[in-house]
Amino acid sequence: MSLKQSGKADIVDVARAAKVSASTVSRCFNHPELVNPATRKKIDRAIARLGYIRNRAAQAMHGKRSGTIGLIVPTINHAIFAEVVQSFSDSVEEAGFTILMTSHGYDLDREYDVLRKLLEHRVDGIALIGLEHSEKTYTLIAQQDVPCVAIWNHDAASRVSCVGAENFAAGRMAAEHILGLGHREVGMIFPQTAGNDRAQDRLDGAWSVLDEQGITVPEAWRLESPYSVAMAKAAVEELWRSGARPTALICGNDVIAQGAVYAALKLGVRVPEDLSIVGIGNFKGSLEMEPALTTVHIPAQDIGRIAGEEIVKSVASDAPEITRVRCDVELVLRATTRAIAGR
Amino acid sequence: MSLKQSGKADIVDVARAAKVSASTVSRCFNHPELVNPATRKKIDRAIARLGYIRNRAAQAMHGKRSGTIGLIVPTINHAIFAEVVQSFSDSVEEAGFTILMTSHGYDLDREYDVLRKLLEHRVDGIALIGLEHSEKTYTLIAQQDVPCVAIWNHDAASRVSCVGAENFAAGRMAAEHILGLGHREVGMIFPQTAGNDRAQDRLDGAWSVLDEQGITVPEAWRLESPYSVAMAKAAVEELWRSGARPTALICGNDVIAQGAVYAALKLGVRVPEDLSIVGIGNFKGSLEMEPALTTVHIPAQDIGRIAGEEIVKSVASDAPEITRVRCDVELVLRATTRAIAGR
DNA sequence: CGCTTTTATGAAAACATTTGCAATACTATT
DNA sequence: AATAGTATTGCAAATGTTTTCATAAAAGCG
Repeated sequence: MSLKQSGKADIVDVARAAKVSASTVSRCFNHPELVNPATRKKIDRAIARLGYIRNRAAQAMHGKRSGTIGLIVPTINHAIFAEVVQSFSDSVEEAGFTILMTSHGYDLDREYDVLRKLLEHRVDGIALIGLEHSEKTYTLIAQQDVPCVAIWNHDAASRVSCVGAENFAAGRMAAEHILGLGHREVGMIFPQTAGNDRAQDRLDGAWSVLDEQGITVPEAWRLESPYSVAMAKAAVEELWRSGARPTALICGNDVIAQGAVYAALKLGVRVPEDLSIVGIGNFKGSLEMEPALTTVHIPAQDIGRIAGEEIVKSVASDAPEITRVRCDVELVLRATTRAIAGR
Repeated sequence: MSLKQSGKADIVDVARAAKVSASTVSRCFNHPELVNPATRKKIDRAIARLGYIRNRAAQAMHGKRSGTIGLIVPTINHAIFAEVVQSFSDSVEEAGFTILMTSHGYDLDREYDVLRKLLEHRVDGIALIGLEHSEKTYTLIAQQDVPCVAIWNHDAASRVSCVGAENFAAGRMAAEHILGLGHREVGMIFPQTAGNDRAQDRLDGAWSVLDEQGITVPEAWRLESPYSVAMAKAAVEELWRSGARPTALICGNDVIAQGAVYAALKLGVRVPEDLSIVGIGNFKGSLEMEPALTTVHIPAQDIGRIAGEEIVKSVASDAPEITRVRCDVELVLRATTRAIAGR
């Protein structure tokens, strides 16, 4: 009769069933080398029989690790985040952690709220995307001093550890490539930059090159488009119909660039003969599309994996320090750009 | 100094700082209407001053909800899962839950392991993808009787609640469309079906139509391709080079279909004039690509959202019962299919 | 002004586990 | 056989919170 309802067994039920004390059962999980193999076998049998599953919540109360890493992303519904999230997740799971994930839809106030929630769950570490966060967010992280890594951006002066690429350099690289091909009439399509330092940095990088070479871009050729193939496609079509005829388009990311390519296909504009298009990101699909997209490669998988390793390292260490890892970007020449005619 | 190190405050520190008892502070969080507004204000100030963050682990020990929902996916690195995960996540966060997410890479044994881990964290509910799971997995869920919802597939005889489309119907729909256009020489490209009931059901659905109409597909025209545009593209190229000349291709999902379209573009095969291609899924990007992909729409967003609502409902109820929601699939006619010439 | 309700608070038990310490039982050594 | 280790186990305290119950203060009422 001491057998409780299934699915409700706790450690003392197991202890009773195995005729040992609760301490021994606990030790059996946490320091198996301290318990007699014979006893261990008895306990294992009892555990299996009762279907006992230990309670991490109760463990976490003892100042032990909770075994979770909090991950805060703007959204997972973007190819690029999915990729980085997956490799980050694999990386921390490897070390036995589970991911507690939330998203905030590019709202920095909501980011603060979800961070608090993650801390309520006593995550052992926090990973977030980018380095632009509200002051409250940074303060909270510092005050709770929970290990933290920012994924996606690199900045030598970051307030927390970071693993990422220099988006500024990526922006420069895209612009340099286009100008190097002789283009002077260039359009730009970038996502909204508020609350998105990745996009902002890329844009700044591109501008810096344009400025250096004395290229000006008419106001009407600076497009803003959300992260959506359809919207970018529409934006470019609109631009064309307005009579604009740039010879090249610098796109803030590959999704936008894909939209631009499709718009050109639809408008009968030949890529790259009439219009060169360069993206940033090198997303899955950019290689396979026809024509294959020229883009600046950002090593999302490496970034996710390394970020995972870093956070695990910080969690394990008792005096974690800020580390910064820079992953290099690289221009990938494919079929959507070419030197301007007559050059 | 009774002021502890920052970031370490617990409920009794707050109580001390506010000159009340711990019980009152606790009540302040859980039943604010029971505490005097003036006291509440004092407590709020103390909380802010000490940077106190409540400990869900300790709450969870009281048989209270942990406030987390476990989500087990094969991988997030696929457009389609990213979409469903995002809407599921939004949906449960709306109700105040946080997602504890793990992936298993299509390995059903690993799925069981991560399920156990999720249960150790005392998730309030479990969501998993598809209805094909190991016996151990089903047993564990039943034994622990934790609310559970299977996302993505619908089956009237499912052992757990489910929200999804009938993949069998989707497969039939794709095949019916192709045969309805007069095609008799058809190839099929599907992902591996082991451990992937979604793909298996679609394939079975397509076969059932083919069989009914007495169409046979040569062994060499039944391709298997992973979920990758590049691999599918290569597979179709290979098929073509081997001399095969089907007039239509039924693809197990849109990613494969995209690969097929790109392969055709590359090979100079005109779509849809020489080759009709139909996908399943209607992923983001399928509409915008040129030519736009004809496909069977599976409402991923609705599925994710509804699944979220269902799991929240089950968690709230104390006698949850199995519910099954079927989301209808729908053929979306676009530009990659047409009636066979001479018809 | 005494009596009954109502409102606000605190004390202590409970939750499921870990761990330091002490006790017991073996084993090896002389 | 006595001694000193060593291996194994149990007891009890501790962890941070919620909740039940009890108490005190305030308010309503005739």
